[in-house]
Formats: sequence, C-alpha cells, structure tokens
Amino acid sequence: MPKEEFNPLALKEQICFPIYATSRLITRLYQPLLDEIGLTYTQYLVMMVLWENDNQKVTEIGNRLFLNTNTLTPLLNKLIQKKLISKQRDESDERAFIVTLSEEGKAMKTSAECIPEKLAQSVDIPLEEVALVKSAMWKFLNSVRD
Amino acid sequence: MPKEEFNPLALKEQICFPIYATSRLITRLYQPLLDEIGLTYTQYLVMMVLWENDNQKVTEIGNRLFLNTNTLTPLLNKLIQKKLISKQRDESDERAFIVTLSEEGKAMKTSAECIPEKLAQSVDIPLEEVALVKSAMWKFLNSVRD
DNA sequence: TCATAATATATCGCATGCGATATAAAATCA
DNA sequence: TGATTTTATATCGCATGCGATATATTATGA
Repeated sequence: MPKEEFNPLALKEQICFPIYATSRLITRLYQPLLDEIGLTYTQYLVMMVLWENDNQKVTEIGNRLFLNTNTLTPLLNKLIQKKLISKQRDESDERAFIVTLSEEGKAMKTSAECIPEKLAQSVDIPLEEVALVKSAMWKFLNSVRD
Repeated sequence: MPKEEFNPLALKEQICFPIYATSRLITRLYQPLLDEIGLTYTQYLVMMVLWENDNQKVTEIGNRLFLNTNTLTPLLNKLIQKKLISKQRDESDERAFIVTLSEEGKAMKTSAECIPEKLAQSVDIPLEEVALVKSAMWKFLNSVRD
C-alpha cells in the first residue's frame, strides 16, 4: 500500500471552497422563489435588512451585510427604480443618505414571508447541523467585524 | 416583557446569509496571498484541480468546482494568456477540450504550497468546528450533485 | 480657526457567476 | 441509415463584489 502524502492543496482539504460552493448553490435554490417577487438574492438581503429596521443609512445596511457602497449604491439604485425604496439625505449629516421602504416595499414583506420555509424544505441538511454551521459562521463573521 | 414574535425574515435566522458572507470574507483573506503568485481566487481553484490531476476536460474541472463553461471558458482563457495552462482538442471526442498545465503552471504549485497554512492562521475558528462545517457543506454539495 | 484627517457616498474597472442561447460533434433510436 | 437527442464548449447579457480612487461633508487638532 503506497504511503499517501498529505496534499495541503487538495480541494478536499480547503476550508473556503465548500463554503464558497455551498453559498453559490443555495443562492441558486433561492432564485426561483425570488423570481416570483422579482428580486435577486442580494436585493432580497437588502430588503430583509430594511424589513427588520426601516430608515437606515447606506453604511448601516452595508455593515449588516458586509457590503461596501461600491456594491450597494448600484444595487440600491435598482431597488429605487423598482419603487421599493427611496433615499433622502440625512438632515443631521449631509454626507449620509437614509434608505426608506416605499409602501410597495413594505407590502412585499408579506409575499416574502413564505420564502425561508420553502427554501428550508429544499435544503436537505439535518437541523442540528444547520444550527452548528450558522453558529460557526457567525462566530467567524463577528471576529472579522472588529 | 413584550412577547418576541419569531421573524422568519430576520437576517439571524437565515441559513444562506452567514455562509454567503463568510465565503466572501474568506476569499478576501486569500487575496493578499494570491496576489503574490498573481492569481484570483477562482483561478487558484482551477489550478488546484489541475495540480491534483493534470489533463482534465473543461467539464471535469467544472464538475469538481460546480462551475459551468460560461464561467470557466473566459477564466481558462485568462490562465492561457498567463501561460499557466494550454488547451487541446480531445482526439477521441472532437467536442471536448483537454486542459494541461504548462511548466510554469506546474512550477507554481511550489509557490502555492504555503498558502493553505498561511490562510488557516488568519482564520480564527476552532479546528473541530472547521471539520464540522466542512463535513456539513460537503454533505450538502454531494446531495445536490446527484 | 484653519489645515488635516476621518467619514459617507459615488464612480470606474476588472473578474466572476449564471440563465439563456448557439454551435458542433457524438450518441441514440425509429 | 437518417433524424433526433444528448453532450461539450462558447457567447451574450445582466447582476454582483471589490480594490482603487474621487468628492463632499464633518470631526479633530495644532
């Protein structure tokens, strides 16, 4: 039996690759559900942040999603075109913009409420593992945030 | 004390979001290391697949990485421009292309060997959790593959 | 207070990802 | 065998992500 050398560059050994691939595949699972309400995955994330707390600054949304304005600005402009949100200057800080849900944007929350449940059904991972993964990922995210 | 409604659309409840955010953040951690050998993260993944097994078809590489040719073709062309790989028609199947490492491509493996170790140092997650996350992600990936 | 630094947002360019579609070659089947 | 289907790759268009840079506004400090 030949001695198996440990190959640190083997795909199976990587930390990031399975996370990267899983992220893309789950996003793909979301797409048919999101098509029904006309959102992309990232647009859906922004809407979720606003459904939790309306009237947030661009940077606050970015902090929640780990996204910078170079990604958010074009994305928010598309949501404005779709009349789901609007943007006004913060009167107490003329540099900042505050993002606000429109009535259509608020109403969309009702149509979106079934999506997490439907997605969970199509993802076949035991509940305890989902909890473990979520906890480990959030631990990492919070450690990077600081 | 007000009763807390369960909000299925809260960011904290999502499965995909922490995976998606972690994937992007780890990729960002790779970038300074990959800059030293002049690769992007996805290009690095392709090279890893070829370092494990040279002379693979485009589709075989795609299967390993869960990527289609619409992503791989331009990416492989960039690696050809960098003279790290080459592409020849498969003589037994004229539809297919076989991707082969150049001498530079093979040599690059030596420079890359330190990267996994260096990355692991900058990612602050306990080893058991890394193993759990990897196992759960791969279980999901394999379940989707079929 | 006035120059300097920090902060909020925007813009540019490049590299993905991916659905939809096109093309050519191989496999299958009536 | 000739038509149909499947498979391998390529192309197009759109939507991110993000490093680098620019601009405007606010905060800070000599």
